[in-house]
Amino acid sequence: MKTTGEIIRQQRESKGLLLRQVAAYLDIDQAILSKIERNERKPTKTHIIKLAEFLKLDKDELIVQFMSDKIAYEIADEECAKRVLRVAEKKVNYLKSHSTKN
Amino acid sequence: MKTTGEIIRQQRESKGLLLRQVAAYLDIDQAILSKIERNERKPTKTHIIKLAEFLKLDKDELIVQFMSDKIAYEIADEECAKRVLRVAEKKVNYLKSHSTKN
DNA sequence: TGTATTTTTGACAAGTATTGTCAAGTAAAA
DNA sequence: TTTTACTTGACAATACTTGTCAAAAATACA
Repeated sequence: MKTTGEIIRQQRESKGLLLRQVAAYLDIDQAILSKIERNERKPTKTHIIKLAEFLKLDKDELIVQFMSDKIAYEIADEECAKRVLRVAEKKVNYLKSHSTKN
Repeated sequence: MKTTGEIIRQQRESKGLLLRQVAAYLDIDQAILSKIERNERKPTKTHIIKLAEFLKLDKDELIVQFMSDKIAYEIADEECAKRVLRVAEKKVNYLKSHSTKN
């Protein structure tokens, strides 16, 4: 399983781009991007969206990677992690079907 | 579907306890507990554990409620919420099977 | 009623975590 | 070896969280 950081780094390198160049587009110091690529820091959603744009990665796919990372990290040490996910899914369904938008 | 706040409030009232009394046990201002019961503030994990103790609620069940609330809230407005949960589950499995503990 | 008790509300303070910069270090390429 | 790219860690700025407090609103009850 590839990590979010690995996906980003591979794509950046395959395009022959430097940290500096991508970081400039994100408007952050390259140190942060370096850490994101090595999974030492978590990107923000804004980072993810801009990275998808700039590196021509599928935006939804990258968001799924990023959010599932966050969630997995949150619950990984819970005994009842799987049950948490099941119940969360029910709640998401409920919220979606009762939301005012759409 | 009952919310975490509703579960807590119903149990507190069924025991004839006041906000003040439960809040004292949690060592917080009753204002916070009032807000937790109305889902206006999120409890911390410590709150949840102490609430389960004091109100004689099943601890794991309450933790599942609490964590699934957090996750559902995080991803509810995502188009790809379900996919996030699927991928998160894979990652949790991976993390669990590769963790150094156990 | 009206008085006491409980709960709710919102402004604010304190504490914590996140997000970022910077500068010096290391590694690799030319 | 000098330049260029990347990494590291200390620390600053910012934004969230968690909490207090006091006053207002709701409820209970004499």
